[in-house]
Amino acid sequence: MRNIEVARIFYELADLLEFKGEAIFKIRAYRNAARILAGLDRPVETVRQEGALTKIPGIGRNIAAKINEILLTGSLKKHEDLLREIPPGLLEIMSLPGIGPKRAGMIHKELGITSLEELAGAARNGQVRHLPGMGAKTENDIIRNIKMRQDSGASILLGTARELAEEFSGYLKLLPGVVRVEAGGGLRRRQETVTGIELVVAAADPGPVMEAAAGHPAVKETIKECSDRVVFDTKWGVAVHVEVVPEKSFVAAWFRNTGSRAHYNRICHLMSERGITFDPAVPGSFGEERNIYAALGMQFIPPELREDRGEVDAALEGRIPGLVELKDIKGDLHLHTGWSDGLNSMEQVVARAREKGYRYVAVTDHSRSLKIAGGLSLDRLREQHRKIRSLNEGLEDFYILTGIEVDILPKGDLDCPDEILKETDLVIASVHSAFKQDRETMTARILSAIENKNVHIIGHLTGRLINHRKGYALDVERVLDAAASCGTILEINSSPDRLDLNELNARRAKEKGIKFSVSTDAHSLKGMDDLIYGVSVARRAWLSPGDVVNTMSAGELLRFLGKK
DNA sequence: GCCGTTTTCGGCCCGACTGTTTTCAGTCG
Repeated sequence: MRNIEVARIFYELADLLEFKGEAIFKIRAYRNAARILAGLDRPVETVRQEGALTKIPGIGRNIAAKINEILLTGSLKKHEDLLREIPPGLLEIMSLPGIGPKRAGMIHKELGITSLEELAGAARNGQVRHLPGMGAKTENDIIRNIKMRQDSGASILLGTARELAEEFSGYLKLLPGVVRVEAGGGLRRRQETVTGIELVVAAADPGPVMEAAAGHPAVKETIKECSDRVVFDTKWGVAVHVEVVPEKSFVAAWFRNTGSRAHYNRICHLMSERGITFDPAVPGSFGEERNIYAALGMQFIPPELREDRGEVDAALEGRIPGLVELKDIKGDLHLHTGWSDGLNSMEQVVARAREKGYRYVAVTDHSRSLKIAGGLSLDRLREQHRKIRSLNEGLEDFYILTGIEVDILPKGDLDCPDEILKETDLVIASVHSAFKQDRETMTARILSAIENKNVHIIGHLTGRLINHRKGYALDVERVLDAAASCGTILEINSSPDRLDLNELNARRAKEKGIKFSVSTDAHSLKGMDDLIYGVSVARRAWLSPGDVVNTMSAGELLRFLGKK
C-alpha cells in the first residue's frame, strides 16, 4: 500500500470525526499523522517492519497500531465503520470552500441532503439561504463551487498521475513479452491535470499483456477493449488506457498517443503534403521520435510544447528554444523547515539538497502573522538566520541563503520590517490571508509588495489550488507589468496542487522579460522532489535556463538579488 | 491523539475574515 493511500485514510478519518464533533486535538493528531505519512520519503511499510513507527514524531502508540492494521488488512475498521455511518457525499459537501462540519451537518439535518447533486439542486431552488447563518451569497458560492468541482470531473493532478503511471508501468514491465512501457497523452506532455493515464506498451502479442494488465490490484473493471488496446477503471478514480503495439511500431504509436491531437494532426498534414508516409500501424523507419521531425526538416519539438500553440511553425523556422531542464536547477529557493510548518530540520533539508546535487538552498519559513503555520517572530527569525550563518561556515561548496516567506498583509504592507528584510538574502512575498478581497484591492496589495525594493520574489502569485480553489481576483496583466519594471522575480511554485504561475501566465511573463524562480515550497523531504513539476510548467511556458534565476551559480544569484 | 514530563495529566495553534448578523458562529490558513 502506498504511503499516500494510508495517509488518505487518516485524512478521511479526521474529516469523519470532525463531522461527528469529536475533540479537535484528536482530529488534529490524525491530520498531522496523515501529513507526516504523505511527506515520508520511504515506504511506511518499511518503517513498520523495522518497528520504528512510533519513533516518528507525531506517531504514537495509537496511530502506530492503526497504521499496522491498515498495512496488514488493507483497511481500518474505525474508518470503515464511520463510512457506513456517515454518507460519503457529506464529506464532499464538507470539502467545499466555506462549508465545514457544522454547516454540512446542518444541511444534512435540515434538508436531508447527502450528496453534492442534491445540494446543488437545493441551492438552485433557494432552499439553502433560509438556513441559519447562510444567505444568498453563500448559496451562490455553493452553486459555483459545485460546478467547478463537476467541471474538473475525473481530472487528477499531474503529480498524482505521474506516480500512478509509474506504479502501473512498473507492473506492466514485469509481464512476459513486454519490451517497453512509456506514458503518453497529457501526462507525457506534462499537463497540469489529466483525465486518464495513457500507457503505450511494446510487445509482440497484445492479448496476454492486456489480460495480465487487468490483474493489476488497482483495476476495478474493464471499460473498453479491442484487439490492441484496453481501458480500465481503477480504484484510484482515474482511467488507465493501455495500448499494446509491436516493437517496430512503438515510436510511431507513442508519438500519436502523446498528441496533442491538434499537434499530431498538423504534423500528419505536413507529412502528407510532402509525400512522407506516416501510419503508426505500419512499421516505419522512425526508430526514434526525433526522426519524425527530422524527416520534415524541422527541429525536434519536446512533448511539453506539443499543444499547437505555435510550436510547429517555430520548429520549422528553428525558433524552438533550448528549454530549461531539471538538471539545470542549482538550488531550491522556497523551502520550509520545522522552524515553521515544515516537517524536517534545516540540517535534513540541506543534506537532501546536497544529495540532489544542488549548490544552494534558501530557507524561507513563514513570517510572524501566519500563526497556524508557526510563523517566526522577529527574534526567532534573527535566531534562525544566525544559525544559518553558522551552518554556512561548516559547509564547503554549498550555501544556505537566509530567507523568509513574508506575508503580504491585507492592506499591502509586509509582515516584517524593512530593516530585517534588507539583511535577508532572499525574500519571497506571498498572500496567505483575505483571499476574497476585490480585484482592485488585491491587485494594489500585490503591487505594493512588488514595488518594495527588499522583495525579490512573489510566491504562488494567484493562490489557486488546482481542482479546489480558484485564484484570487487579480489583474494579472498589471501585476506582470509591475514585476517587469521593478525587476521582481515571479515564482513557479512546483507543488502539484499549485503550479502557480501556470504555463500561460508564465509565458506572458517571459514575453515581458520577467525572470522566474522554479522552486518547490516543500514542507517535507519528499516535497523537495516536486521540482520536476515546476520545471514542467516552465518548459510548457517555453522557458530557457536563462529565464530561471535558480539556474545561476550561488555567486551569480547573490549578485543578481543584490541588484533589485 | 501526541508529547513530555514537574510520570499521569495538561497543553497542543490562533487570529482574521466572511457573511451573516446586528454581535457572532463558522471557516480558513
